[in-house]
Amino acid sequence: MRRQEILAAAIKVFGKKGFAATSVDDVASAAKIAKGTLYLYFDSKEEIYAAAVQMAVAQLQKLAAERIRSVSGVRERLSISIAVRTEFWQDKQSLYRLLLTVGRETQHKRQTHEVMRAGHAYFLSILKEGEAAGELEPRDLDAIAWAILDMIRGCNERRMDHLTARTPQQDAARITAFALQQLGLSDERPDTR
Amino acid sequence: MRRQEILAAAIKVFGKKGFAATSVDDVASAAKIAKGTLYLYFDSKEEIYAAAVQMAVAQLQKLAAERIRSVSGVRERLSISIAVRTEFWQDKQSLYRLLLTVGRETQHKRQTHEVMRAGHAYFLSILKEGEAAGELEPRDLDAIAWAILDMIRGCNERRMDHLTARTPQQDAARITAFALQQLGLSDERPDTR
Amino acid sequence: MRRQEILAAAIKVFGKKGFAATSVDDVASAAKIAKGTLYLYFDSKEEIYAAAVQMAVAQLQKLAAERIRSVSGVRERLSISIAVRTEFWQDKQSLYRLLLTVGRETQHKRQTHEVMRAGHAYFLSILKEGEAAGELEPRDLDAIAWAILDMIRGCNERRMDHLTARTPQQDAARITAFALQQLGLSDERPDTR
Amino acid sequence: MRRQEILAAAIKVFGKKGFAATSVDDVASAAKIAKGTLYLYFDSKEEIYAAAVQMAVAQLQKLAAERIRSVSGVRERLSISIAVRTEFWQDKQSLYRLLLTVGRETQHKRQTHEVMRAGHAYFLSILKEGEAAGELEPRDLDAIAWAILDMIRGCNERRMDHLTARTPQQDAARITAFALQQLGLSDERPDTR
DNA sequence: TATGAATGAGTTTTCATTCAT
DNA sequence: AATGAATGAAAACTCATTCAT
Repeated sequence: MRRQEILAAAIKVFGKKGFAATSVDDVASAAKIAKGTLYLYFDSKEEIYAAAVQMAVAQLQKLAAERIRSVSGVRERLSISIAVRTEFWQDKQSLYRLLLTVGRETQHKRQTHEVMRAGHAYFLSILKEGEAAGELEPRDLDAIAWAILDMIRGCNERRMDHLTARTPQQDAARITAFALQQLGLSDERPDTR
Repeated sequence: MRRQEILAAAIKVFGKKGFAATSVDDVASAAKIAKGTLYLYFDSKEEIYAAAVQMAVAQLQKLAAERIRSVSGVRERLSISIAVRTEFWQDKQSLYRLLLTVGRETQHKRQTHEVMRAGHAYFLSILKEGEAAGELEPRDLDAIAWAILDMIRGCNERRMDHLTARTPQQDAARITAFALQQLGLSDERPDTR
Repeated sequence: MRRQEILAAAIKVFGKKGFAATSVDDVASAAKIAKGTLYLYFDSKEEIYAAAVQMAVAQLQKLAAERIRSVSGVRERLSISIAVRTEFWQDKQSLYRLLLTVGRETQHKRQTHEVMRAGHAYFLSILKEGEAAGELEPRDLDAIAWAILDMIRGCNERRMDHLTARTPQQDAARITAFALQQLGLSDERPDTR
Repeated sequence: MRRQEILAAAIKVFGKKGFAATSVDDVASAAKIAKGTLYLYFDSKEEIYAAAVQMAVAQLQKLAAERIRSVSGVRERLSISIAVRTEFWQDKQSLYRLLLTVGRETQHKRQTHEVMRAGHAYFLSILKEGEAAGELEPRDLDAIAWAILDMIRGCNERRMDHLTARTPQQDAARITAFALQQLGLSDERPDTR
């Protein structure tokens, strides 16, 4: 559909420059359509942005869901889920940047909340399943889920900004080890430098 | 001094709406001066923003330095430093919001890097001192320092956005426990719910 | 074309008030378009001005070239060329005023130089052809060409400012007589009052 | 007097950048006084400009009057008067530039008229004296006086803008020869290249 | 008399949105 | 559906003028 193509272009340009610094013209020319045409599909710049974010989130969730389907057990599922969230972006920097920019401007707060809540719910569900299955002792799973998300975000941002030399794989391993240790599941030294 | 008053107002409005969504007029009327007066003290909107961020960072660092002066030992110093960074903001939300918005727009990347690097260097120095003093086994201190920062940021953001019911004290305790466990220093169950 | 209409309006207002005293709003409303529309055709006020000057010069040169085509001989060609430059403006006062203002503001010096140099080169070429054809004795043709231009400019300015009662035809005749006398070509008394 | 010092500074800066491009701040700092102090001596920027122009004109006229006092006869007086008007400026470029800028902006038209009319009246009086004394045949003295002024102005402008390699003395000689020839007083070849 | 901080109207420029074609 | 020219409100910034000290 046409909407999809526009959104793909929007993700690219919003991701590169952020919401405020991206003009509707930028989006239109990235999508190779006339500026006026945009307004046939969307009511405002805001709406384009919102839809682009939603699309980006959906893409991530779809991939995460696919990759997790084949594995079971808290350990494995955590490991895969974290890896997805660090590796996924390697060739999708603009998509990730888009998500990063979300919510830094008051107007988009609600969107961020959705994104973050979704991520948190996802990890929490994994941990709770583990708890239910007796794999985990009851702990502060809520806080651990947030900690995982926070670390993933930090590592990804640093990589985007070239502030780190670590690979996504190294980051994922580090975060996974960290999480397992918190859950009392680590059987090895967590130093996965 | 006049510059200081202007910056205090700037922190308030930039923190509330972010850089792009805040107009120079907004800053001026928050400072209760005419728009032109701003330009007697600063050359551009960009410069106001930069100075505001710098001032915010300086305030935080000053407080952190004061509170840490009296304590020694990795454990104590970590605990205090994390607490400062979570509690400090309670009555300074706009200041914190300002720091959060930093760097989300491409143009201010360099500033964020400074802010983050400063925080990281700070925690790393605490950890390294501990290592040197023989209190810690050699570990991936760099990654742990980042993890601490990431968690602090996450908790603070959630509190700002009313997405959590936890108090700063609870968050600080949780993060400290996490960190100590990573460092192999926890002698108790880390569940500081 | 739209650009042309805008330039026509620009010539009118710039000619009336000069570059600095004319606002972009003035140009826009003279052209009966919105201010923003101007920026679809030009990048800046400076550019509008530059284009307006160029257009004015081009118009003059085109007319001069047309009128001179049919005549030959230094005497005739001088006479026609001077006449063109004095009569041309009768119904194009704003165009002329524009040319007059050019270069009075430091920033536009280069443009004036072009305009003046073109005029000088033009008259010099006529004189040199005459010299080559043996119609003229070798003299300080360069200085004479400048003198012609200076006198034309002076007469035109005085007429613009209503400081003279003379007609363009009278001025042209006077200047031509002056020039011919300088060139040693006058066979009559130069008093063409 | 204080006014005089301010005007001297004003001549300098207005001459360098023109009326519009010169700020009141520029004038104040050139005069080494505070901006507010200017308004104790002048009511507006316009008034400063007007006074500066008037002062420049007065200086020129005073010098011209001094130098002409000792000579008599049309020939000599013309020669001296033209020389004064070309040589005078060598060390007073900003003063001259100021006079050049005058009247290019509608608001200052009246001033230009004064300046030009004064110059014209001056030369006309020389010519008329010559006519009265029987040194000259009746001719179009009015037009000749204007032509002299026009040529002087042209030569001076070109020198200011470095468009000519001629010295003021060469220009003065050329213009004088030109004038004498027009008046039927030239006994030599006018080629004073 | 002298100052210079403060003002705010005015300037150029941008850009999301509309609408005739 | 599609275009892109046109709009005009709003933005950042300037500067002649004022006024409390």
